[in-house]
Amino acid sequence: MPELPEVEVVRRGLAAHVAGGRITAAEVLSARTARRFEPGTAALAHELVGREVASVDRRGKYLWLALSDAPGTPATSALAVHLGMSGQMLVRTGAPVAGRHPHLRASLAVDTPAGAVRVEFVDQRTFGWWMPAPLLDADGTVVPAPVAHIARDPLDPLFDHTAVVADMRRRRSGIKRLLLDQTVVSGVGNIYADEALWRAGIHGERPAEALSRPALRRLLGHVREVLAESLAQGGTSFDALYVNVNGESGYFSRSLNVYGREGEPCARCGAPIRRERFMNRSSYSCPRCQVRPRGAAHP
DNA sequence: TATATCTCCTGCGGGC
DNA sequence: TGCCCGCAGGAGATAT
Repeated sequence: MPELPEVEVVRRGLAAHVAGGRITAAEVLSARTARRFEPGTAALAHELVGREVASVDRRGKYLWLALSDAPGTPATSALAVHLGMSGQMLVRTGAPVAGRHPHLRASLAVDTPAGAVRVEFVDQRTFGWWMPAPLLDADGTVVPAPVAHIARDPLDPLFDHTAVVADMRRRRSGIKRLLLDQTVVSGVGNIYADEALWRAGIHGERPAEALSRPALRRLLGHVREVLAESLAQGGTSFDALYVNVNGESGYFSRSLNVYGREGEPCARCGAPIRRERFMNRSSYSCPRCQVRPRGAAHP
C-alpha cells in the first residue's frame, strides 16, 4: 500500500520526467477519481491543460504537481493527488500501446524538453483521487488546500519532534491510532506503524498519554528510521498494486519484521508473531516484546 | 472538542 | 466449477 516511501518514490519519478514540462492534454475517465472536485471530470481536465509543471512535491502520502501559467513564473495552483490504496502514476514514453489499461482512471500528456511523455493514473480499488486546488501557506510551507490540514511527516526537515511528542501526550488514544492519524504525524500507514512499534517494543494499544516523552521520542525515531530504510529500497511491495513510475516494485517487504508475518518467530526473541484486529484491519506484533496494556480488549 | 466507528471499492483466495 | 464471503486499508463522514 502506498505510504510515505512509496509516494516519495513516485514523486521522484514524476519530478524527473515532467517537472519543467507543459500539460498539452488531460483526460479524466472516472468520476470517482474526480469525486473531490465538484465540477466534475471534464472541468478537472480543463483546469490542467496549458499549465506548466513547476515542480512535483509531497507531504506525507499526498503528492502534487505545482502548476504555473508560464515557464519560470511562480506556481499559483496545483494538481493534488492521493494514491489511496492502489493508485499508480505511470510515466510512458513513445507511441501509445494498443488498448487501455483496464483500470486507467486519468492521464496527462506533457511536453518536456526531453520530449513528450504521458502520465497515466491507474487505480484498481478507486480510493485514489485527483483534485485541482489553490496553493496556500500552511505552517510556513506552501501546499495545496486539501493538504493544509495534514501534519508534517518525519522526513520533513521542519518536522518538530518536541511538538509532536507534546501533542501525543495530551491524547488518550492508543499510540497506533495516533501514528495513523495524518493530522498528528503524516506518511505512516498500517505497515510502517506496526514495524516502528515493534522496533520500539511498544504495543499499539498503549495510551499515548501513558508513554513517557523519551519513549515517544524514541518511537518517532524508529518511525523515521523505518521510513528512510524503506525509501532506500524503493518502498514496500506485496503485489503488482504498488509500483514506481516505470512499473517496477520495491524490495522493503523482504525487510519487514512483523507485518504480514503471523506465526513466524520474532526476529528479536523468537516468540510467534501475533495478528490482532484493529480499526477494521490487522495489527501485527510480538507478544513478548510488545506487551499488551492491562485493560486492553483481547481480539 | 475528542474519540471511535462506518463507509467507500475491487480483486483475490479459501471454503463449501 | 461456481458461488459466497472475508480480507486488504486510507481517510472523510458520521456517531458517540
